[in-house]
Amino acid sequence: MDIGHELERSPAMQRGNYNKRCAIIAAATAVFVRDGFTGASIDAIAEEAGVSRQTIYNQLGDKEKLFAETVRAIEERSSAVLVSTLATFPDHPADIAEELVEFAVRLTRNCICDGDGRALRKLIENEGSRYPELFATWKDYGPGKNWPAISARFARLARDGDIEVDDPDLAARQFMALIGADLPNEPGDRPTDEQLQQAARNGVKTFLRAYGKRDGAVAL
Amino acid sequence: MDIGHELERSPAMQRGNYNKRCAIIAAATAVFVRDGFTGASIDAIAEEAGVSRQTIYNQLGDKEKLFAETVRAIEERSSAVLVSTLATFPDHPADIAEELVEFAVRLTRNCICDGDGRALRKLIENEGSRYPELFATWKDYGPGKNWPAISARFARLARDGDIEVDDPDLAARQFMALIGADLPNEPGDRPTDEQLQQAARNGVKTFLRAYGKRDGAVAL
DNA sequence: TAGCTTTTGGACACTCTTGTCCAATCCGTC
DNA sequence: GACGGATTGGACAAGAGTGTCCAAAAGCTA
Repeated sequence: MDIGHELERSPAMQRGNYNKRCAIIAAATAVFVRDGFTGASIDAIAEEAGVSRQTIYNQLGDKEKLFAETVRAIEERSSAVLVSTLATFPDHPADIAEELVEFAVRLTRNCICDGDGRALRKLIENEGSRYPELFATWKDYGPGKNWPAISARFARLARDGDIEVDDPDLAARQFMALIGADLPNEPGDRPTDEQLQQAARNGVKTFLRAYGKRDGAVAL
Repeated sequence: MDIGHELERSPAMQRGNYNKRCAIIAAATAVFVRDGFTGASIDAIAEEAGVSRQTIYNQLGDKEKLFAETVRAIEERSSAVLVSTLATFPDHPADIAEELVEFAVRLTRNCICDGDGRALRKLIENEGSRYPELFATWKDYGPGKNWPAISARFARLARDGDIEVDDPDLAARQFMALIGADLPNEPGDRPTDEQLQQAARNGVKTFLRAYGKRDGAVAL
């Protein structure tokens, strides 16, 4: 994740600062996710980052500022990955079942079961009520910006006659629910690729049984 | 919730103890859900319960014991409500669509969107990794005991020809996912009855489009 | 009323955490 | 090598939380 070059001139990240800052925020992510905001101690984060405690205060200031910065970093990455994954939606599918399955696998692997996705959900779930502004930001830049996008994709598929959908918004929510329904969510370890494949296959199969063209059987 | 009479002889709950104990656990539930285990202070719980801090230590002992007792109480109630709700599954439906919708409304209202359900999910999500034994207990007595039950119901519907299902277990998971997909989950306030109805209707409609008998249209 | 148990509130020791200060040290640049 | 900013580790005060102890008060039972 070497995106330092575009931001080189930002005052806060000159020279070696940036590396330490990244290490701090990565460590903070891990510790905040593990222990929650209240339970996370600056000392634990400093140790995890291999950095002095004072350096954290120098670079990030408050514990609250550190938390906000951490969440902002995760949201930024998550949002970018989500946008680029949505761009791979099969707009003109030759084999709609197979291509929707592959899209679902990308979605679950890159956006839902990945480290950032899991961390973000956990942080919002745990601390969202204490810091509603973080929740608001993610709703705006994350799903808020992208729900319409995915709904529009389904609307286009419906217009082109690939599926039969009256309410694309509802169909999008149900698509997400279905491809997540069969996902093993043991806390800790990520699903294997086979599990992702199987879950996506099961979800898309049911989705197409409900919304696929009535004349075509779903071959999965 | 006056179930004190059956347990009158239990040593820990004689006379007035039981009322205070209930007040303590109710307050602990609220504070643990609001602030998390680490963030919740015994003083806050004592104040919320209208009880001296010492009384909490007298009756429950440790903070960890208080937490375990709290979770146990929620799990007990949730499990009971879940079992009694599952018993209302439409085994021999005259109008399968309408009866599945009403069942879904009962399930979401009594087990998923109610206070105990939300509290339990939040506590498990927040503290489950720190106290895996609580997670294990709930998996055994809660969903673990009841997933097979609901799967069996769908299997029976399939056997009787009301729906077309190959994998009842998968169908049960997808049913749950679909009736939850359209549920507004703003943190804080519960969905209205109209929202529950609408969400259940949308979920069941799609479920039956996928799994309903091929000859009959879904009238919802 | 007398006796027993529970509750209460306050004081206490102890630990942990936050955030600050500061001198010593490191590191890249000139 | 000298300079200057960043980093380090340690000490520090202030605050909060836990769990204990205890004497006074309250509540129930007989």
